[in-house]
Amino acid sequence: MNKTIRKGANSLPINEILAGDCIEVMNALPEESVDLIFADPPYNLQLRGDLHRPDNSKVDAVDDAWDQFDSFKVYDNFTRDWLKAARRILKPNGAIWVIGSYHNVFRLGAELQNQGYWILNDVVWRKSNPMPNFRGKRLTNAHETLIWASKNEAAKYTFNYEALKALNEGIQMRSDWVLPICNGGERLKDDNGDKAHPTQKPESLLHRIVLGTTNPGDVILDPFFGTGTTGAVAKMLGREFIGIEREEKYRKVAEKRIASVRKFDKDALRVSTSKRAEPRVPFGQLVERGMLRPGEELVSMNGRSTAKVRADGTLVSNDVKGSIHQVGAHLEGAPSCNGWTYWTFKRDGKNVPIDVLRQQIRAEMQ
Amino acid sequence: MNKTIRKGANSLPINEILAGDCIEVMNALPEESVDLIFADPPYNLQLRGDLHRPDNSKVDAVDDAWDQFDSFKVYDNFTRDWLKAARRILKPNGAIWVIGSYHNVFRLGAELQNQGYWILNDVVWRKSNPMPNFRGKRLTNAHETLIWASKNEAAKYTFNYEALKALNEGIQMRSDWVLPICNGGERLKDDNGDKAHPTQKPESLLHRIVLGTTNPGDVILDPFFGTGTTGAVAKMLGREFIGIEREEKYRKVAEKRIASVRKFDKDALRVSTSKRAEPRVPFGQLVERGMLRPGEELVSMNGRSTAKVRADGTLVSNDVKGSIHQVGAHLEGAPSCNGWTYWTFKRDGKNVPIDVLRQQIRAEMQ
DNA sequence: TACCGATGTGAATCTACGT
DNA sequence: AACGTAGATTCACATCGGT
Repeated sequence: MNKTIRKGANSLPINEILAGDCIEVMNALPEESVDLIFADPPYNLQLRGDLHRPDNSKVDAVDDAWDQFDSFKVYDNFTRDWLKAARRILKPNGAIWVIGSYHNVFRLGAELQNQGYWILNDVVWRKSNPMPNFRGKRLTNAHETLIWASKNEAAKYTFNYEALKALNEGIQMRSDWVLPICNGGERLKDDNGDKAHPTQKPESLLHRIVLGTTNPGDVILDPFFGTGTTGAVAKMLGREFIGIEREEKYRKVAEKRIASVRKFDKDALRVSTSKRAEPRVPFGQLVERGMLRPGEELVSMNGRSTAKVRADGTLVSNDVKGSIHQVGAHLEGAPSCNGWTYWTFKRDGKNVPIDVLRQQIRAEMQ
Repeated sequence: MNKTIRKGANSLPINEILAGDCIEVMNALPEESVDLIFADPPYNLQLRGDLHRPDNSKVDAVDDAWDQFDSFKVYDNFTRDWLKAARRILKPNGAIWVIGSYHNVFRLGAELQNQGYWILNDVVWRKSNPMPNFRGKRLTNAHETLIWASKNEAAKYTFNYEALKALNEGIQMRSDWVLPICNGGERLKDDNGDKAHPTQKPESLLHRIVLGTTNPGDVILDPFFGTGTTGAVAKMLGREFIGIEREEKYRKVAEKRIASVRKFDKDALRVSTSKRAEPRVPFGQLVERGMLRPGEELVSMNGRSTAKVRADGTLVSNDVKGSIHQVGAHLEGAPSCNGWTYWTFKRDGKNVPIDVLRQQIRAEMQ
């Protein structure tokens, strides 16, 4: 680390972690010299007070100084400057990936477009295990957004269509990626056993990006290197990397981490492809989709009970309200009940099990 | 259709489709008068035709230079103007939903923030049956992005947490929604059998938005009404709507469509509510009513602590005095504590949560 | 060993109301 | 407007200790 850059030279500081402010460091690199940039900039979260879980434990929030900006204007200036510096060092056919949340991603996307970058896709990282919303005041923030853009509209960017299709079991890769957050053994810890970096990204995410949008030997630069996920995956997949990181503690962790990675050591990749046997289909979806109407009557399989569907996907039967399972269990005096096989609805004079509708939705989802 | 708006009057043109440019029409509506705005703005503007450059110079339809930067400027001006008009007519505690793709959603989100709207969530509509990418040059564009924002940071927006949770079978609703695109019988056709509108949204999408972020009777305005999905769902779910649409052919289709919609009965529209909506019961009432006696001992749910009830409805435990919440929090060393679920009392040899007594009082209040 | 329950934790713009 | 108090609120995993 703390490498000196030979200015003006055409040689790049390959597979090194450069210390310093990313804008200054990028400006010292030769122009049109890198193939891909992956950037995970500060999100500018504006957290007010502490947040506790219902069990009173405190959420360890991102309150680091590097995420604090005084205003959107300050954040926009910062975004403009680093994207401009990135653009200069990008090869004509190079591309960029940025990641963000609703706090900052709209500023990022707009500025990319303003500078002439050409958006190829926005990609949604759907987290399979996000943190819930503890106060019940909003939707669970269960995704982050990535933007993939070429240097300009005419650029011949790299896209390994077949590789991604293969990774997706023969089906064309979509713009929404379901991947778990980085935890467990992959999550780097400091000497105290605390997380080494508050926002470490999973290697599975970078694996997809590197495999799909670079070729072996390409140079991938990450201006917000952190603990070096980009470098680790680049090395594994036989690409070169350049990391830039301001904070020494992160550089140290990254240095050590990458040193332990072996090239092409794909076994080291912890790509989790958590496959559920059957996707869960909430009963409410049948109502939303108009397959069942609010107010419509359901009849139990044994014909002894009826219940009315409500707009939020719950049932009412006399004074009992609840899910298809809860109401079924109550009516039967049973501890539990599979509502999917218990309830039927009327179509063309016949009683049809509601499970038929679930199968229909599952077929659509493949 | 083609309704005249009574300017200055406090009465809204409810459940009508207003003809004209949405900015002009919104500016003619009374301020702070609608509860929710749902907007699906166009992004394929015919920029070369009848528009002006940002500096107001005219654009030659044929061969005038019209670069990307100019076109973004025009789009941003358009976005700024309609979002400003929308903001004026929104009630202080109102909210807005906008939907877009990567072509325009970053401009939308950034301008929302610039105007002081407060983003609550960005939501990904994950299409279960998207159009494949035929050329294999990019990822399948399989989602669109929605932004949900309140009028400002302090606003008390409507969020029916329990209803959405019920719709999702008891698990809190996430920010990624898997719903099919609008096709089949739901897709409106014109007289030639072609689709009546290029971007008709599925009713399931609006169902979730209307159910989750409005109350029955609320006024929902859609400035880009198209074929009236917003109006149809609003009517079904017992809300009022105001549509604005420039093109007569869409207004006609929407008019006919909404006329054929049947409102769901009131009972079906009742949704699950949270405890927060229940009337507050002071603990002291339990003592006043003799449900608990002064001097009686309460035991904590975990069995580790006890406290004595005092005549004024406070508790004493050793040297600690205060409300059921304060004493519970102190004994647990927690930042806060819900005394109602923390404390139990003895009846017939069993420990009964004091919340049972509160339920009893609430039932009597009905 | 295998299973079970208790415990811990993750990029979070996370309350409402009365005084 | 600031402040204090009542009291409502969590999902998917990973780890670990005990049976």
